[in-house]
Amino acid sequence: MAERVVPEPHRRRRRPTKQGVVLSEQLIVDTTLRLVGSHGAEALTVRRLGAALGADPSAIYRYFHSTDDLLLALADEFVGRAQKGWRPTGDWRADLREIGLRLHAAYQTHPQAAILAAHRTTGREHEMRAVERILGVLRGAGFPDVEAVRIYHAFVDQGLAFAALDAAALALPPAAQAADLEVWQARYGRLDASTHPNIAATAGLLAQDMRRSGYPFALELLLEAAAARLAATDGNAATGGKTGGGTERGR
Amino acid sequence: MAERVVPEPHRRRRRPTKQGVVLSEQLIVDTTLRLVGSHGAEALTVRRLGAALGADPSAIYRYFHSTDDLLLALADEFVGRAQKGWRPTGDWRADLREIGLRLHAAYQTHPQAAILAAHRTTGREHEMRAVERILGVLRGAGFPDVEAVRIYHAFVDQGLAFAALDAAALALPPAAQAADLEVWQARYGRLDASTHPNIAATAGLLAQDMRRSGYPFALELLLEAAAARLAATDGNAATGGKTGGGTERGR
DNA sequence: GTTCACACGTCAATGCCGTTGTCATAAGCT
DNA sequence: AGCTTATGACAACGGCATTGACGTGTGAAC
Repeated sequence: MAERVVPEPHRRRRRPTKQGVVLSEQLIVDTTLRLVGSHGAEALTVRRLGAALGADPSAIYRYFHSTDDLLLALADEFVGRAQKGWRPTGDWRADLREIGLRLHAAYQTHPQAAILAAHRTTGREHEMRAVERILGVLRGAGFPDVEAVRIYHAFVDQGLAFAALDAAALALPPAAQAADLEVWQARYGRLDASTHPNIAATAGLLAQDMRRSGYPFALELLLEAAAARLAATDGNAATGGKTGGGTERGR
Repeated sequence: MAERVVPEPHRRRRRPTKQGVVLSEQLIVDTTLRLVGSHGAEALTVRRLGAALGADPSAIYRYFHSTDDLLLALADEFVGRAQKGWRPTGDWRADLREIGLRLHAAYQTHPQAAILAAHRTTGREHEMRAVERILGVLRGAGFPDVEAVRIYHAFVDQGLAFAALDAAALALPPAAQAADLEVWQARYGRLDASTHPNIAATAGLLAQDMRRSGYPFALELLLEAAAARLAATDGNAATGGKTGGGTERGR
């Protein structure tokens, strides 16, 4: 099998399908996102995608080597979209919070793709840009390089890890999703106080809190700890110290 | 279909399979872990599991309602293993750190299974015990209930999210695993300082730091922030305040 | 010791899935 | 106008989870 997939820039013959649709990489990507958005994560199959496109399922393999390849193409968008329109404000804590929430949110828009993509290092353009910016915010805030790198690592991995976690919850079949929530309401809510006093005392709070993502609060804790560390450092070196980063500051 | 699955404690007739194996919930769980451990996550299918057990694939449905149900059992097995031998010391911060690291470590022992299981709420025995204990540590430390629940949520989700993230990295084929690390060494290490000044300035540190899991440090930040919040609360109410939880304390 | 209900392993079938080899046809070049 | 070949369609393969029906041997009852 020579090579099934012809790279998009080299395509010349745009032959319509029986149903009159002219395929393209972009059309397939867009249709996939629409399909997943409107019919849920479980609708993402080659066969259904073919139907949604108005083409034979196998035609998709003229554009992507596999479904995983297609998934990566989708995922590549997310990091870029998360950054679109973002500008640093000069307030490092607000900036990091914004980046973290945007990144998380971008992945949540397409949970099925997010699960498979959130834990890969791409080394591609959008990712490099994000790394540069986050490091810039941290170094610009006055964190020493060693500390900036450690916090960068914790910050990014925590964001991606929660993105995958919450995406997985969203991607569950509705039945399992409901069952997961029901566990907190029904099972934990009825535990005996004599065997599980702490759960019994907080069951109501638990059931309520577990319905939301834990990420915003976890992010807040990370930022608080970072701020405390920064204050401890600056306390010795006064303010206005090293500001090696932040090249985009106030741009 | 009356009810296919008989709960483990009510089982009486232990009828061997054609190949002479006597099935049980525990045997299926153990075999699944062994199967996934030696043949990868993609080997986790009912058919292959049946073969590994020496039984017809459909026999598994006498013990678990679905593969998803089996997955929950796996998750609970990890949580149980993480807690084995754990005792609270009375130092809430050390206790939480220990629980977090144990939980993370337990999932890393079977990365392929952890990827699939880390995102689920099981509502099973070991999980309930862990929830009870963690809440006990937090409430025993003096956190008000609302705050205890929020921190519990952030703490657990952070641990599970990182468990899945790091498991995914470990589960990659060694070649891809090396390639992922190489990205930091080669690609990020050679970026131009004029376009990516912050990466260029910290490339060496980055390459070194990204080789380790970000979890221990992220956990430390979470604990630091929690401690700061506790101090702020206790500052008003002095010490020896409410100690509703911690039933296991000093046991 | 014999009987007997039924728990549980087995079989067969259903309807999905991703993927691929082959063919036919129309697009776009010469 | 003719040719090449890119690209869509078709059919088939093997694998998947799950289920209903079946029959066998277990373990309890007496």
